[in-house]
Amino acid sequence: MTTAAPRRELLLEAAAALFAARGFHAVGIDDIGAAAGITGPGVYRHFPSKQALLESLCDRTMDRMLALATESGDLETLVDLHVSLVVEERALVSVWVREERALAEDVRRSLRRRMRSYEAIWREALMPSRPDLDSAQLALTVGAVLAMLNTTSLIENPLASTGRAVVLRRLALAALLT
Amino acid sequence: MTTAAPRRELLLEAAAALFAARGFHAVGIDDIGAAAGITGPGVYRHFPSKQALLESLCDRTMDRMLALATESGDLETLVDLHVSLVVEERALVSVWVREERALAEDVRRSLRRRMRSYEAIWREALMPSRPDLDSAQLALTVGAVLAMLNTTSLIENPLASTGRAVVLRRLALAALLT
DNA sequence: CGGGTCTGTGAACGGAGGCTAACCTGATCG
DNA sequence: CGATCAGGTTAGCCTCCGTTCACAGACCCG
Repeated sequence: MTTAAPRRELLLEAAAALFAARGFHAVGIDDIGAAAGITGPGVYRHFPSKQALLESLCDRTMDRMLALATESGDLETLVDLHVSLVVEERALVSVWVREERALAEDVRRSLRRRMRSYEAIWREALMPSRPDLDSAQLALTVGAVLAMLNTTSLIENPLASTGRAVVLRRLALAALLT
Repeated sequence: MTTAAPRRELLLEAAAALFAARGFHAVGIDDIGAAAGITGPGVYRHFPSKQALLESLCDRTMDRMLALATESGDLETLVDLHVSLVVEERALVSVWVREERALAEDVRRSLRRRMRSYEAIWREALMPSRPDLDSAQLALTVGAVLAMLNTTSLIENPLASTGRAVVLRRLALAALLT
């Protein structure tokens, strides 16, 4: 297990867990290094800065989301894939949701742009089912439902993964289609 | 206009706006003071620390939420009141949602406790309509819907307040009752 | 063996920013 | 009219933390 996990990967995992648990600003470089088995300054052999670590994590999350979206087309699949991402990668998603503002302006813009294109895919998938909504209403609906799913990554709940997924799927579809 | 707004109040408003726009850590004491018409250190005549400012804001938001909840009992009223809070006090809500982690541990615990009691009111109001859900599912449902409404405070959208409120109300009720 | 690179270490630097110190001023009041 | 106090100001301290530096072993390759 964890065979030959390259240090860079260990660092990303450690950072994700720590940022998710305590928040970007509350985590020191030394903490991240220690959690990956090295000292603080050693981190700079793999990443140019603490921010770069965060960027890497957010980028990754966004990559995965976009990959899901292009992977399949109809609304239900979209919901299912997003739900499973949110349920299975809670740390990653919660970091991205909460620490976006700690990013540099240009990185943020790029992330937002990609997020908008992701939402556009959702809107297009939803449009045929909701001819009653104008474009602004459609946008708010999609935005709110995605926000709900994403934010759920930081809710404590006794339900196991599959239980969570079932509830979230139902909530999302109800909100989108009713 | 803004007649005799006491400095303390000005500071709270300024802090809310700044924290909402840039985030707690990215805002300096000098910024807050300047936005309220004084210099940085002057802030300490009114608040013991920068954190205290944040605590005050979060406390206030929570007070208002609990006031709403006790004000009326059935689910639809609960939704309406929460939606109107979220739509009208976007800055306050978004600060509370995003900067909770910057608070000291004890304050956070107290806030969470009050939040749980707020959610309990929602669960009780929802329960009769949803005999199909067990208590964990009920909790997740309420948590997710509230998260959706709260997080919406930071979504940009062309819709005006009333338009937003209408959409959000519909989304929330659909998710809760379907 | 002798150089070169990769990855890690301990020590130290430097800038930012929250907060304190010392001083000032105008109102209020006995 | 002094005295007190509330509420400002400027200057500066002090701590924290991200980052850099100089060096050391491990491994590789001729």
